[in-house]
Amino acid sequence: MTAPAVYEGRAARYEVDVAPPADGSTRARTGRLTLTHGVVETPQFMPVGTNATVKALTPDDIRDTGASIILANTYHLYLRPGHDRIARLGGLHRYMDWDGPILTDSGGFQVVSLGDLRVVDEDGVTFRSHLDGSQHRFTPELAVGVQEALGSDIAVALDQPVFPSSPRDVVAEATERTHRWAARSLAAHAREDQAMFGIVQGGLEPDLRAASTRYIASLPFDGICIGGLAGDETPEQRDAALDVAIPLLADDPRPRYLMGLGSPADLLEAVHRGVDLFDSVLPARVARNGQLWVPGGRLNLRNQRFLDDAGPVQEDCPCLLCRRFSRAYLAHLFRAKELLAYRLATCHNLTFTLDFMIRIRAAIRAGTFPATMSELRVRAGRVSGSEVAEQSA
RNA sequence: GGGUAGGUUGAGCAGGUGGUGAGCUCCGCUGGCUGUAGACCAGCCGCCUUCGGCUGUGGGGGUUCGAUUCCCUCCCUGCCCA
Repeated sequence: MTAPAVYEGRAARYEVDVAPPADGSTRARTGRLTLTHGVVETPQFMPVGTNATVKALTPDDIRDTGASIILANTYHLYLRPGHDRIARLGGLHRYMDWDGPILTDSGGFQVVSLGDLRVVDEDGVTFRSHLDGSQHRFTPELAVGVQEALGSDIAVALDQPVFPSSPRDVVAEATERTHRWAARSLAAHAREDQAMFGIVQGGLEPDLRAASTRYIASLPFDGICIGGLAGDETPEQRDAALDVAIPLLADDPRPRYLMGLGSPADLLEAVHRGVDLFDSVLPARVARNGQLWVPGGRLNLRNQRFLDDAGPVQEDCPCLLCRRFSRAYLAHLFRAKELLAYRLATCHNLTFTLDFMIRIRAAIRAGTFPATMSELRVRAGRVSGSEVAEQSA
């Protein structure tokens, strides 16, 4: 049984309002994270807006999906348009006209995603820009400075993630470096109205994951990110890693954020294991590529059969797409590569995802959570495969 | 009517001047995507019994061991002239 927990930081307050049950049936909990620009109910999903935009959406669209906090990317905004420019223009919130909380990822993910375009050493990372090939050096201190200039609600320490499938020695080295960078990030961070999260690594190695959790939790971060997952691991391996890390945080009052997870089915399992925050490009990217999430599965609007389907994508969905347009129309827009398709589909998948989080929170608050998981699993559908939820429309 | 350029797998093309035409881009079909180098990527896209085989260069005929290629004829299309 976890004692009622409240964390009070300079720019973040986290209050657990429903703690996990004493019987150990789940580590799921609900909470309220108060940041400079607003309050975030947890468990919560953060849509990703890498380039200071959730692709295809206006800020009003984002709000309408139910999002309360979004993520932006330090590395991308440093490269373009430049963090100094954003600072001159009044900071990231004003720049993109989003007045809610923003978390900035540190650029650590680009260490993995940019592949051959980077070299890591003890002091930092040297990137070759994916935009023009120019060289840029990212250190923990620079990543902090850029995020302070952007003025996000939550800054994140620069880390060195590796693929979960990496050899143990690679994981160990990256994890230890991530720890040194975490301490440097904290030392560099000065902005009083900005919270700062640190990142746990450790891959799939239980002892490394545990050691990393203990170390990062020992530092005065405002939240604990669990990194290095949502990669090429199996769901079982991911669950195992969470089962190592999160029990070590049982008495820690700070929010836990699993970086990069985004399918409803995955979110559900991770909440069950005690995660409070998530982000992922998945719902938005998959939407742009024609896949719509509905209760029980997914619809691929590129499929021929939708061209004559007069019904809505999802019967009871309040999103911009489902309120006004048919599957047939959206299928046409995708075929014609019309820009409206991307907006409508993104509105829907984010609405579906955020509504799913509402249902999870409601179940936890109602005290029915572990029991209702099977029902929620059905709604989430499977992550992959070609199963499709058929709805009479 | 005369001249001229053409007719290649749904569309548009490449190639091929007597020695095995299934190559490209669209379109179409399907799958994938998890801290965004992603409105992207991958596979398929003539037929079959598919690690292989068959058919196919407008139709018909001819020459030849062998024809998309050379010859005859017909059909169709664009352009120019009348």
